[in-house]
Amino acid sequence: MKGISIKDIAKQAGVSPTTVSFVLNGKGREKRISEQVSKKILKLAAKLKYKPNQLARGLRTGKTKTIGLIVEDIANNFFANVAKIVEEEADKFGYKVLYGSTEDNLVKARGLLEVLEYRQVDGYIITPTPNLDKEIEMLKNARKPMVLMDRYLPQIPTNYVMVNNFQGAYDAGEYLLKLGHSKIALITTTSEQIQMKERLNGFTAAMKAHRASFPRKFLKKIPFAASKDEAVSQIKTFLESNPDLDAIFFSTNYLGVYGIECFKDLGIKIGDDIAMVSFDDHDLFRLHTPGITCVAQPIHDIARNLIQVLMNELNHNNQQINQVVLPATLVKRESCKKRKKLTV
Amino acid sequence: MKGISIKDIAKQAGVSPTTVSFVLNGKGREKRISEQVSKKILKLAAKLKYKPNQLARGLRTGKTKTIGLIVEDIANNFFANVAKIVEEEADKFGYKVLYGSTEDNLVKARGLLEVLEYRQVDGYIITPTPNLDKEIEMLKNARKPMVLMDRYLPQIPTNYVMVNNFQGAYDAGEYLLKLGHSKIALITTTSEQIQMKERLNGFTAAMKAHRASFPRKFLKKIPFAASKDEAVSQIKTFLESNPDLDAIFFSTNYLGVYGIECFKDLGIKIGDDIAMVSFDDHDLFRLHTPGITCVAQPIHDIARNLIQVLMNELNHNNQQINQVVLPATLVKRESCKKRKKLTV
DNA sequence: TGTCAATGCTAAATCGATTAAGCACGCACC
DNA sequence: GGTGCGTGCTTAATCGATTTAGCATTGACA
Repeated sequence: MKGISIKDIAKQAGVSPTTVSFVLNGKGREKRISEQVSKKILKLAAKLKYKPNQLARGLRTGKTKTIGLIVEDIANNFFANVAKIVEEEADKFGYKVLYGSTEDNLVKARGLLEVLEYRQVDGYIITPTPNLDKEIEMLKNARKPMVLMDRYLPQIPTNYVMVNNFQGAYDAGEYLLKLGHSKIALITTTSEQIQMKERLNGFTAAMKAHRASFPRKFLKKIPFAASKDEAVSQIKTFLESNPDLDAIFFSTNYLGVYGIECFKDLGIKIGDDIAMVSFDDHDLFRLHTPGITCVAQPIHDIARNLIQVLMNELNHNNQQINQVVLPATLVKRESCKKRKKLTV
Repeated sequence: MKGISIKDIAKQAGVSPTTVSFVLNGKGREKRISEQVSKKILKLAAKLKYKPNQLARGLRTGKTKTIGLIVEDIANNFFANVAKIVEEEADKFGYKVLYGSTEDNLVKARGLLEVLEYRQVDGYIITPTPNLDKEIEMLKNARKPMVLMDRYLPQIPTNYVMVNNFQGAYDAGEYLLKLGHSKIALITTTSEQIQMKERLNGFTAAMKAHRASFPRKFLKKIPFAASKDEAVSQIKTFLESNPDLDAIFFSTNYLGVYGIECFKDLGIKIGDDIAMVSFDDHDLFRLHTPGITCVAQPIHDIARNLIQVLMNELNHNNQQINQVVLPATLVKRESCKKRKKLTV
C-alpha cells in the first residue's frame, strides 16, 4: 500500500537517508559520496522502484512541478487544442498541468487563481478575463512565473504569447476587398479586450488602406454576455436590415459558427449570396459545404512558446519580458468567391 | 511571499497550533475547545486569509484532494466537453483535476498512470486504452477509488459510466430501416474495445430484428491506428466500390467527420444521394448543410455520474460496484430522408 | 480530605524529502 | 607530535499540517 521511501533505501543500503538523497539527486559527486555507495543506492532504488513523494519534496523545496492553466473554455476548439499541446510540452519538462475554464468571467477567474495558489503551482498560463488586472499585478509583484495567452493587459507589462490579431484581421479584410467585395460588415463582440480591439483595428486599417468605405452600420457588436440564442437572433436581425452586404468578417470562431447557423436559417447561400471569413479555424469551417475561409491561429506554435517562455522563467528566474506575437494564416476556402455582379 | 501558516494564527491567538488545527477542521466541539477560543481563531483565520498548505496536509493525511482524469483526446469534442463538466463538478467537492490524453495508446496511458500515482491523486477517472487490464487490476487491488468512462474492461468488474452503445446503435439502425433504406453500411474501427463491439452489436441486432440483410461487404473497419489521410482514403475506396448504398452509419464522431469529408470530395450529396448517421454529436453535425443525424451522448449526465460515483468511493469507502449506463438520444436532422426511389 | 471524572488545552511525533552544519578518520607537512 | 585539510559520511532541523497521548485545573462526591 505505502510506497518506498528514502528511508527504506537507506536502511537496506546501510547508509543514512541524507546520503541516499544526495545520490538520487545527482549530487553524489559534489557531496563526495563514493562510487561504491552511489552505485549500490542507485541499484536499490531501481530495484525497489522508488518514486519520490512529490508532496514531501514540494513541502520542503516549495516547488510542486505543476503549472496552472487557465483558459476561457476547455470545450472550445481553440483552447482544447492549445491545452492538449501545453500538456504534452509541459510533460517533457516534468511538469503536470492543473486547468480550469473561466467562461471569461472575472469571479470564476479569481476562484481559479485562488485554488491554484492554494495548490502551490509553480507557474501560471493565463487567459485573462476582463478586469483581472489587479490579480495579474499581484502575481507579477510576487514574481510568480506567468505567461498570458490569447490576449494581454496593455497596462501591465508581462510575458505573453499571442497571434498577430491585427495582421490576421487585416489580411482577411484585404482579401475580401481584392475579391471585389465592397460592402463588408464586421461582426464582433462588445468585449474591450485587446485581442478584439486589434482585430477591429486590423480590419478597419485594411479598409482604410484600400480606400474602402466602412460605415458604422456595417459594424455589429454582439454583447459579450449574450447567450447563444440571443446572439443568433441579433445576427439575424442585423443581416435582415442589411440585405445588400457583399461579405462578412466574423471576429471569433463561435461568432462564425453562429453566423453559419443564421445563414442556414435564413436561406442565405454562403459563397453565392454572401462571402464570409471567420477568425480561428474549426472542423466545421473545414468541412462545411462550402468550406469557410478563416484566419487560422498557429496552435502548435502558441502552445510551444507558452511552455518555452514559462520554463525560461521557472529555471533561470529571468527578468526580461518575453512577448511573442505569432503570424496568423489566411486559409482560403470556398466561402469567398470573386464578386461577379458589378452593380446591385 | 510566504503564506500564513497555522503557527502564525496560533501565535496571534495565544494558543497552540494543535488548537488552531482542531478548530479549523471543525473539530472544536469534539475536542472540547471553548467557544471563546474557537471564535477568536476563526476570526483570525479569516482576517489573515489563512489557506492551509495542501502539500503539508497531503503529506500528513495521504489525501491530495486531486483526481486524475485520463481521456482519449482532450482536443476531441466529446472528451473536452466531459472534461469541462468533470472539472466543474469536482470543484464542488473541493477537488481539482489533473488530466492527460492517451491517444488510445497503451504506453501513453501507462505513463499517465505512473505520473498520477507519483502525484498521489486520490482517485481516477480513466478512459482505458486496449490492454490496460493489468494496470486497472492493480489499481483495483490497491483499492484506489476509480471509475472508468466511455468503455470498460469486461474481464474486470469495476465502476464505470457509459452511454448505452447498443441501444444507440440499434436506434440508429432501426431509424434508417424505417425510412425505407435497405442497403445500409456500417463504418467502424478495428478496435476490439467494448464500446465499439456494442455499437456493432446494436446495429446488427436492429438489422436482424427487422429482417434486413447486412452482408459482410457492408461492414467496413478502418484500422484503429490509421492516420486521418489513410482513413479518408479507405472510406473513399469503400464508397466507390459500393456505389449503390442507401445509407451509412458511422460508429464514432471522427469517422463521421471523415465521412463528410469523403462525401464532399466525391461530390456525393448527403441526404439526397445517401443517408448518414453518426455516433456522437458535434458542432459540425448540427451546423452542416444538411444537418447530420446522430446518436448523441448525454454529456452532462455522464460527467455528473462520474464524479458522483467517484465521490461515493472517496468518502464512504464503498465496496459495492457502480455501473451506470445512460441512454443515448437519436437526434434527427436532414441527413436522413425517406427513401423515394423504390427501384435502383 | 482524597478520588475520580470532566474540561480545555498542549507537547511532541509524524508524514518524506532536502540541506546546513559538522563529525571522524587518515594523511601530509613543518 | 600537533596542526591542518580533504574525504566520506551523518545528525538534526526544516517545510506545515494532523493527531495521539497526556497534562493541568476544577468540581462533584463519598
